[in-house]
Amino acid sequence: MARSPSKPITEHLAYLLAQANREINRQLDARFRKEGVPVEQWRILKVLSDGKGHSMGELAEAVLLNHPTLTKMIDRMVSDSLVYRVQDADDRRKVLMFSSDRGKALTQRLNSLALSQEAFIAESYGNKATADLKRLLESLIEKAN
Amino acid sequence: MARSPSKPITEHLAYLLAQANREINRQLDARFRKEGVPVEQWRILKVLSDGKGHSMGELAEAVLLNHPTLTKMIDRMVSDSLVYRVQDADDRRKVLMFSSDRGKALTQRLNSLALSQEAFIAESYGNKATADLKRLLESLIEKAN
DNA sequence: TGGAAAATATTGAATATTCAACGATTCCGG
DNA sequence: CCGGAATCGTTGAATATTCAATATTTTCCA
Repeated sequence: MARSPSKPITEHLAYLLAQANREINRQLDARFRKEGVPVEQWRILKVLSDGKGHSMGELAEAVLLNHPTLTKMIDRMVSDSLVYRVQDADDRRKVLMFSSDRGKALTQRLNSLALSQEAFIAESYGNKATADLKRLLESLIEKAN
Repeated sequence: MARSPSKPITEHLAYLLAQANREINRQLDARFRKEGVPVEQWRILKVLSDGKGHSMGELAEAVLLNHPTLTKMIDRMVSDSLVYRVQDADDRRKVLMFSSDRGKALTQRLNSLALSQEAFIAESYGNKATADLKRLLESLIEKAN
């Protein structure tokens, strides 16, 4: 008896997520191209835009990067004068990250590029579908933790 | 007048997708750990499991990898005797990839690990939510292309 | 309080990915 | 049918990421 064919890769949730993620990221990257900034740096800048200092660990968690990768990306951003390090006085193991003025200005430009992308998506995809998708993703993430 | 705070990163579709993708992939990777195979190799093996030869370009598209990355991953898989190359007789620029017997056996073990993960997700997340999410992702991907 | 254990961030080596350039083959207009 | 342009896959160099090990500081408990 022949084995029944297994479910195609395109029907797996993990694959659909990877595919959607890749496509959306690619589009966002294309918009960020003219600023020469990868999506991860936008996330970092955005988290830092509250003006409060954020530790490396906190940042790594928030921007979905592991510690060594973040350290090296921050090194580059420091070279570009987008962010700076301050040792935490209360816990000297920690380093607090802050956005520079240059970083803040860049953040605003990136934010508007990102918003325009979201608008573009919502337009072709529909507001309801977008909202539903976001809600489902939030709930999946919550369940997965 | 103070600038109104911009939308937090956690409310962006691109971020939610990245977060969900990372989490699901991490879980899948954990299950694949004992076979020592990254998720990408499972995708490759799965696509090749139809027994037909697939060109590198076709594969790269299907498994969401760009050409040079795929070439090098295939090199490793050839070393591990999971797949093999055959030059396409009809178009000698092309290389057709096939899964070896060893590759096929591994594919089946990986498939069942993947299915068990899907079952696990559907259990805590709900069948309806899972189906809705898949449908929305498919539709997003379609619109994005 | 002393010192082992935990938490935090960085480093260096190993590994993987990406970008640009290349070689081989096929396609196609004239 | 010839020759330039396009397609396909690979390679090497540059870049980025990851893993394991390290240094520093703090926590905690015996």
